[in-house]
Amino acid sequence: MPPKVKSEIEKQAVRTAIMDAARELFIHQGVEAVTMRAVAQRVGYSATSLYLYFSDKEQLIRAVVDADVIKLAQSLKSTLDISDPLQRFLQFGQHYVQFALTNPNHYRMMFMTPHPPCDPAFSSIEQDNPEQDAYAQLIGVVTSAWHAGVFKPSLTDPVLIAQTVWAAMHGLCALQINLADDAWINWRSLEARVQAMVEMCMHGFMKEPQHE
Amino acid sequence: MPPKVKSEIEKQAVRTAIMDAARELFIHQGVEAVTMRAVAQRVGYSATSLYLYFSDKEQLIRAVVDADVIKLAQSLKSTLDISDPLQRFLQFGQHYVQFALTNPNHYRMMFMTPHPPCDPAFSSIEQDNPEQDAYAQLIGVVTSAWHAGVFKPSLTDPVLIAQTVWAAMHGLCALQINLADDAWINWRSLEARVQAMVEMCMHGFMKEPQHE
DNA sequence: ATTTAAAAATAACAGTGTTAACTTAACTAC
DNA sequence: GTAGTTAAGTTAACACTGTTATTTTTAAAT
Repeated sequence: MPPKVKSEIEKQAVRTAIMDAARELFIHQGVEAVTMRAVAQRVGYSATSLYLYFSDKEQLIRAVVDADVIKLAQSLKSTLDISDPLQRFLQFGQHYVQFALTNPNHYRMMFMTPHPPCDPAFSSIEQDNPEQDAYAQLIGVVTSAWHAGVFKPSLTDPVLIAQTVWAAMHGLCALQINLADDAWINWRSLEARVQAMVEMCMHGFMKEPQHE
Repeated sequence: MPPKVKSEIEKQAVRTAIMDAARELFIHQGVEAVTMRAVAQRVGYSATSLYLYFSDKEQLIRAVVDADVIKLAQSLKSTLDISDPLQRFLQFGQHYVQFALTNPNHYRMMFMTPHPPCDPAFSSIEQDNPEQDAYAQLIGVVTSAWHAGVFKPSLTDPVLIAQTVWAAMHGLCALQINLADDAWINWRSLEARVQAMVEMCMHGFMKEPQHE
């Protein structure tokens, strides 16, 4: 029974209702459980109606993930207030890992799933906006630490430092998310692995071990 | 037209023919392109006949991946002959990265895709057999380097070292495979990132920088 | 020659993303 | 107030997927 003429804000409400339904399935049962029919049922529409709000499934999922990526950026933003550049860097990393491991499905979708390459021009995330772009935040945090003389003098490119540390932390999160239950591997505790990784990064890139 | 009574070795031949067809699609078009019908057509059978040789698609893909994991282990095996423990360790890592980046689809399937957790009891790979089990090789390489006194004395658990270095290298490979074309990120060159990661691992975990 | 059983093919099912066609109801214009 | 327009939604349908049940073909065994 279609009542008509929805205001732009009502349409937005439906859009977010669809996204919320998708997110629910997404978070609790993984992306495979997100079928257009299941989302539609959850939101009380017919499956084909979703196509009035999202051009296809890919865009629906991307919209959900983008929205949560922005949430990640806003969560990380709190660490940007820390005045000491080294502490800011460390806290930033810790928040990142925490996000990844408490939101494994989002993390998987962001960084572990093949997408059509993301075109910043069409993303809902504003690139380089430190409120939204977590990568820009990372570059900023590392660059300011670099300017503060935290890293070994042989390291001259803060972007390269950032990408390397990110890769290391990503590897930790990715293996944990994907292979934590694999009986093949006798994993050391997650805490031990996080600590070891942090220490490797610090001893590897920083001037001197600055933590007791 | 079914000729009858296939010898066990003939059946094995069909099995590997199916796997080869699957691998072809798999490598060149990613796992999404591997449909039972497509594999069947490539091998000249009907789609349902594949089920005479593999109980389902998951097992077919797993068989393909397992076979290539063994190939990885055999490729890595060549590095195990290097007598100097440090050089052995470095070469092992380099071979690993090279495998990952030249076989991105296999690598993605092994380490970046959600599987039902792999039960060693039912795998075609022999666990702890250094001819087949790349993880066992890694543990061995790191442990022998550890016994040779390569690492900082504060590091007392070679398994933890191995898992951490693996995670770091995995992160490098995984980001490269998944996000190399992402316009969001201004990637430094792959070579630079590999070198930076190796240096971070070495300075982070080893007694002294042993490379010029 | 007839039976038997392996090896394969065909038909079919339930489920997927998605498009086309149709319905319903509210707003606009006379 | 009735007719027309069109947004908002639904139902039907298509092409595809993995998979199972049924049926065919064919080589060997009796």
